[in-house]
Amino acid sequence: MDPRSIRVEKWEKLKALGNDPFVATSYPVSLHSRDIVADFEKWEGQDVSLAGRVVAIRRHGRALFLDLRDQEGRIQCHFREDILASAFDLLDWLDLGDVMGVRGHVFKTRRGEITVEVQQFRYLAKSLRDLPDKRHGLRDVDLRYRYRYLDLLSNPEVAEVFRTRSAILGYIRSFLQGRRFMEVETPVLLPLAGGTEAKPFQTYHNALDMPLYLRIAMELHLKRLLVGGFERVYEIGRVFRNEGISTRHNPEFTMLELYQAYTDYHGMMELVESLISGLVQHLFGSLVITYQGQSLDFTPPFARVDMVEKLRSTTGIVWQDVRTTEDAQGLAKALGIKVDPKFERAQVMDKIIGQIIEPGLIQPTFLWHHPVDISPLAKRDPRNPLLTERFELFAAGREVANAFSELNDPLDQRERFQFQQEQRRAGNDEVPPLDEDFLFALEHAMPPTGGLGVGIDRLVMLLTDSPSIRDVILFPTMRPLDPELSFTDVEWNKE
RNA sequence: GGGCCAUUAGCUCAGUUGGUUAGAGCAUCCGCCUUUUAAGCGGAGUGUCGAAGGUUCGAAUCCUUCAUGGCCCA
Repeated sequence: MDPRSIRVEKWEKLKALGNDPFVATSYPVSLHSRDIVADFEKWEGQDVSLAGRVVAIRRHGRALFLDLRDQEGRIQCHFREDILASAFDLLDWLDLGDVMGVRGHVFKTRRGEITVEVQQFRYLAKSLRDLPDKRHGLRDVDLRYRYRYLDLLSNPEVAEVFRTRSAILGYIRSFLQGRRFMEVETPVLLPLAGGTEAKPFQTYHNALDMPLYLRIAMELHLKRLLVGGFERVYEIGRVFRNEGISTRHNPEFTMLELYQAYTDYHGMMELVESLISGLVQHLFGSLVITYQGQSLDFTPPFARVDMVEKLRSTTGIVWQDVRTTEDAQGLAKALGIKVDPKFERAQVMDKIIGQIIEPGLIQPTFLWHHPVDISPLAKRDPRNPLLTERFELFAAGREVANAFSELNDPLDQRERFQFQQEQRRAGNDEVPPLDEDFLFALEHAMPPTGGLGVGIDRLVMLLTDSPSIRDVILFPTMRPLDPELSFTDVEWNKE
């Protein structure tokens, strides 16, 4: 008989004895295992009530030990036939993985283990499946992502990563609330996906009989709110980019975007420096952390590196001298960087910077003053209108944040969009169409504003020492195992 | 999209130059055991070797294609 049938049979036995695990609707839990372990003196001899999953069983004839795992810990429970009388026989139908509620008093065994001497217990749910190996946990990465609940159950360090993720989001929200930011939600489904350059996902709305796109950024809607008079807004939300999957890319990921009126990129620099250093201090009690063997020091102020100057000192390339796409492609070739031949000048230069400069920015560093042609939404630097008031924060060679003084000149913005449209017409499908509705909003005057975007997943990777973005996303995008579930027709849900 | 690698029992993994009946630990099943804890002792069964073809007297092992995943590159 297969293991599942054996367990179903045990369930039937429990039902026949009037102890169907699945009829329980609640259990009076008085505390968690962690509370008892943290303060044994307080709880010794006390009557406690706990619930959790059975993760180990040690049978001793007319007695039995089991380990009960609850949210943040585990505790041993002891069952004796002379205490439990006929109820002890119900343990014949106990399996690893069952959920159980126990009530009894706290004591320490001869070997010093804090234990609950169970007086009463109740089955609260029966597992019909074997749990992963109790020593090694679930190792197969494919299975870990597909059956994340098993990963969480059997690999405690995985659960810890997601607790840290939650703590990070909690800290960010409270930090921003402290600075009088207001949390808002803007649409995910849009007739036009803009605010950055990326291929969007397309879907279809039946009642409106029109295609809709999933957002690739929140920027253009949040700025509309600045026109509407909200001075400090932020959104933490999912964005979607129809691109490849890698250790640093998941098709859906979480961004923080915030906008603050009457400040500029210097204000954003102060804010992000304070936010991230405060967060690191809060999580680790120190400003120095280790990421994949590298020591990172988040003591402010972070280093500032001028992008154009850095490019010149590292490669000898003078940005202003690179005038044509041919020039740029030639430089990329000379540097041994493979670039899509369809890329035009600014994209090629962006790629060169991404390959040559960014990986070297290990310690937290602001790379700033990006050229205007790779920054279509950023305000020009008044001292040099070919550059912008923009910065990106890097750590461990990865982009953590991107910020700028927001362009609020509606005519300049229109020109930048129109410049982008030339690339779009030339076949670059990552460039969004011109957003006339956004320009209409800007023409009603948006105050001078500083804006900041933070990739939450990459930040969580840094702060949990995770090498892959899939390690910080509970259910990363996977191909379904059942081919019936993979749709090849993008219009599958169109009536 | 390209290169390399992985896929064997419910889980974690061995499996030699192709050789007879594919193994171990945990888990499971039966028996014993009232302070154990990787509990212990005695006994038992684990299986479409990722899928489909092919080479061969003989394939988990060699070849081809496919599937899923990982790492690196684009």
